Amino acid sequence: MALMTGDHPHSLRSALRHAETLCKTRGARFTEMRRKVFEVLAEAAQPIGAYAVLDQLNAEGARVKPMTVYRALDFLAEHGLVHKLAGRNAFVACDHPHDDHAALFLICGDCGKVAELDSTALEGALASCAQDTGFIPTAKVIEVEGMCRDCRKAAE
Amino acid sequence: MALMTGDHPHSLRSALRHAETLCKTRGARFTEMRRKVFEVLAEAAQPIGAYAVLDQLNAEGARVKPMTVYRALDFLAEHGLVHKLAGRNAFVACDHPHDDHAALFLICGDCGKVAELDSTALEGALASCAQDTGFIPTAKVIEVEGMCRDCRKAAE
DNA sequence: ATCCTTTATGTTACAATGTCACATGTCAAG
DNA sequence: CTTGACATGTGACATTGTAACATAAAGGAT
Repeated sequence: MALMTGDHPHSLRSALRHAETLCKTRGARFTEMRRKVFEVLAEAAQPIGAYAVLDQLNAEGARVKPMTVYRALDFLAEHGLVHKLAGRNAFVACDHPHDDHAALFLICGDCGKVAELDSTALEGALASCAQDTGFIPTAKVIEVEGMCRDCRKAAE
Repeated sequence: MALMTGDHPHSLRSALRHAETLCKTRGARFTEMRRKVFEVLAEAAQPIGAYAVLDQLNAEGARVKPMTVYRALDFLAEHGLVHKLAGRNAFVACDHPHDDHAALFLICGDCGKVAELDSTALEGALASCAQDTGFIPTAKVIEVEGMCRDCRKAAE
């Protein structure tokens, strides 16, 4: 588990470092805009939508437009620095490399918090399904909706 | 594998029968509108979006509005008669019951076709991940993007 | 340094997707 | 036949995402 959401300044700095070095080794440019967008996501307590990122940026006087944010998000997603949660039209920052293994997101419908897991068992099951059908997976992001432990306890 | 997409009239009829009886046993109403929406999906060769369903319905002179379609889709999804593919804002019909096991969709980014699998191994891995974290899954729809066998061969 | 190519961002206008709130209709139990 | 619950109609609107073209900034070659 290497979830960014809700983490503290220290891990923000380390996430930024990680992002920078990763981009450098790939010859990709970790520009100011991309850094800002990544920061907003990394500081968020939950997955947030593109327009929420936009609002955060513009809260400080900027006049950023949607396209700009989407471009930054696309870039970050391509490099595995953020994940897109299709089920919520939202994004989460992630500071550990998913070189080639699947990420599993447990999304709480109550509180909106998201836990990110890596499961080799899941990865294996998925790979075998794919192999059976000659399918070559690219983006392996698994999203499961449900209720987290805290909300379940609170609901009792 | 019990994918509806691309299937023929026979399976459309059987799917409709299945939907009817399922609704009856649950005391839910399989209304005209819901049946039409379900038919459009069941006849489609691929997952299609809500507005595509809308256009199909209106092509025959109707004046259906988005809300109506979304309501029907919500109903059908609640009862497991269709699945929502969040990654594509699209829906697919499904004629077999997922009483309580996860559905895996392999979505080809090239041709747009979707294969639906059931994997007990995947289900098990998922359940164990969830249990570890005290998470109770509700909607267990797993979507994986990639390239299908046919497109892979064609690309060689 | 200067030009030049590539890449990134700004900007406008729009397309596509999804929802609210309230009116109306329909079905079935009592 | 009335009533209450459920389903649909309707218009306006909110949210999310993109196309197309202009400008700017970074990095290499000469």
